[in-house]
Amino acid sequence: MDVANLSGVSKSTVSNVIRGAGRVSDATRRRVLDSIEALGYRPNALARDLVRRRANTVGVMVGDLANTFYAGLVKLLEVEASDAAYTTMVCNTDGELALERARVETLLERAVVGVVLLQFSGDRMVLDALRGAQVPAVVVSCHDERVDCVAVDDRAGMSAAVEHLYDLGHRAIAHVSGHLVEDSTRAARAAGYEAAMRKHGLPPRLLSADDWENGDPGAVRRLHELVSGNAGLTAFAAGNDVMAVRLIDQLEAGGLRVPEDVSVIGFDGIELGAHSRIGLTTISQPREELTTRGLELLLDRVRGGSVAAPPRCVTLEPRLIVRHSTAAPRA
Amino acid sequence: MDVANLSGVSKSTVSNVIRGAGRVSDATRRRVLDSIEALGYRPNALARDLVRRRANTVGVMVGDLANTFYAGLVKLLEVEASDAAYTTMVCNTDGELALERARVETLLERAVVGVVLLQFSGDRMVLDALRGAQVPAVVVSCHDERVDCVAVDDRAGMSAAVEHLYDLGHRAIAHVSGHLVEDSTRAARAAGYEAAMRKHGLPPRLLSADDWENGDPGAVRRLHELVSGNAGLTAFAAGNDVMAVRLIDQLEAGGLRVPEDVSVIGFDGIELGAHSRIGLTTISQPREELTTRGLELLLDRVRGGSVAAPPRCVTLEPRLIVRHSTAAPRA
DNA sequence: GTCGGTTTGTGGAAGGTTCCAATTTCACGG
DNA sequence: CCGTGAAATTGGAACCTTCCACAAACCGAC
Repeated sequence: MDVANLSGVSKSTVSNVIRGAGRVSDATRRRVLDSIEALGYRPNALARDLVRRRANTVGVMVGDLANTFYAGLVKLLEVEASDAAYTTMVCNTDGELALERARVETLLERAVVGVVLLQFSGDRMVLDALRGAQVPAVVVSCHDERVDCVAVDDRAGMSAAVEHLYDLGHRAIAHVSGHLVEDSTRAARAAGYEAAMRKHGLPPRLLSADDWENGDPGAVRRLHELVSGNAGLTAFAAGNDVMAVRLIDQLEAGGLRVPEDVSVIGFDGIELGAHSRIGLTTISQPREELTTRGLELLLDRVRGGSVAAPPRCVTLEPRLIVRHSTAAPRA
Repeated sequence: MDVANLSGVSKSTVSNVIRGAGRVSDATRRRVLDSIEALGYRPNALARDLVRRRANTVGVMVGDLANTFYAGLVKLLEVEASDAAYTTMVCNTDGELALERARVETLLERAVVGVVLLQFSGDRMVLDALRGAQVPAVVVSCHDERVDCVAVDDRAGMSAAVEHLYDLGHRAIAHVSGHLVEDSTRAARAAGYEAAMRKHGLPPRLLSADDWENGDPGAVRRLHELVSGNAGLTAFAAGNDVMAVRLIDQLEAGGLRVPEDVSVIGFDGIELGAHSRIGLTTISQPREELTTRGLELLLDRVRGGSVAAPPRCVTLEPRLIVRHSTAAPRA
């Protein structure tokens, strides 16, 4: 080590100075610091991590980083993690199981201290790999009893969405979900929808957004027929805001008006939903709390080394925000 | 190494099998593979990277990951990088110089092979650090003659935006920029705006979006007065789509209609702009080409080791997309 | 001076790979 | 059988830290 030579001390002392550990006299410290400066020396994190057998990195797996809700979460995670002196490794899985597994392997090879799972598929192999490597994980914004998780009560949230529509007078309400990312959130929301519908003795109707989002004109036509045809749908409870916003686009492109002809409610509370042109009624999730608590749970285990302790789940309350994409159905 | 013992070979052979390098007989290979499987062995990337003196990671620095345009770029980069067998380390700088410098240091300590700079401030120290460490960098979606870069011609793009407004009949056109992230893009767009205004002998008028975006009611009032008062502004050329969309929100919240009372044009071409409710006229950037070419330039240097070769700049053509946020001014 | 005790500094093993030169094994022609 | 060259395998140094037990230096007090 050149720094050691230049300042005439051993590499151990240099290490002590850099780590701020051990006792080093002020004179020596300054000398070493000067040499570091003069040589433009930069510590090698790879070597440090190798001997420590863990990188100061937390992995973040996300289904679709282009979904603004998750991009927001990732940003918060990155910022909060680096406040806690961890770097972040972001992996996009595109909702594909194979990719998810592969990426977790990559993260594990890189010896991350922990992994945040966003839009987690719930795959057992992923969880097993993590557990096997003694790497703690936290699922954020999905529920999963097998690991730490912090999420909104998706089921209740979606039920509340349906109740909101019901209260407005809607009876023919469809649920719209996509299949790009199949996480537990998706299922929970669908379940919340079905439960609420059943409670009121209404027939559930599940639609897939993929049909029309791929720009298939036939699908778009079918969508419109659901509203103007016999089905007589008067409201849609979308699985998330991004889908809701696109749905409004599709509906209006076909001449239907929201909320005059048909109501749409979303889920997540993306910023854009508040735009006056959109005015999306939605079930909003507390983003910052989600990430803060999530990272808290994760780092707790990282520091305590208590990987094996039973999972703790934090459930947050989603909040109905009524804007102007929902209204009473036409008489 | 346990795998070596179990399969009765040396660790070198195990290494050869894993790397797919050197010549290994089929029988041995199978034996080693079986042991790996049986032991659930996972190679240690830290050790590998240490001896190779480089991690198979590309760093990505972004000013604001919550800006959907950049989130989209980051996603594309992540996907393309991992197709090329690189992992990605994403750093959010919040447009703060100190953070930018600190993060570049972090990336360098982790021995990334290269860095993609999104919304780069242009800071000399960052560039010097990179060069000093022999780590290639590419600036994407900003121009910078000191490094490889691929970007749209922001200046020309913004001039085209002004021309579009001018052709519609607008004369009192303001440019709106934010200050959260001060990259070269921001300056180039402002310059393009000013050049176009000057060309037509019109007085430039520069506004900062920060004023009203912070929810300062006074600022919002002043914004409205610019339109309805003496200034008589009839159009805004926003520095980017996100600002444009928010601007529309602010204007309409105050009772002005877009485009009837005032026109707004954006820049970037975010997906949302295409929404029928928004219909943002904009100067669109080819996102995928930006990232693909950018990564190409970067990996080219990584593989060739030609860090010192003169910088190459790729300039792409932005494209005017006319939707319905711009129209002729009221007579 | 010498002796404890504290503070400061050090030597070297360990961490898990890669990579290369060197060695062993193998197959085959003579 | 031997010799030969190619193919397969191996040993060990190197990568750059951390960390710990230990050594040295220093400081009063006796």
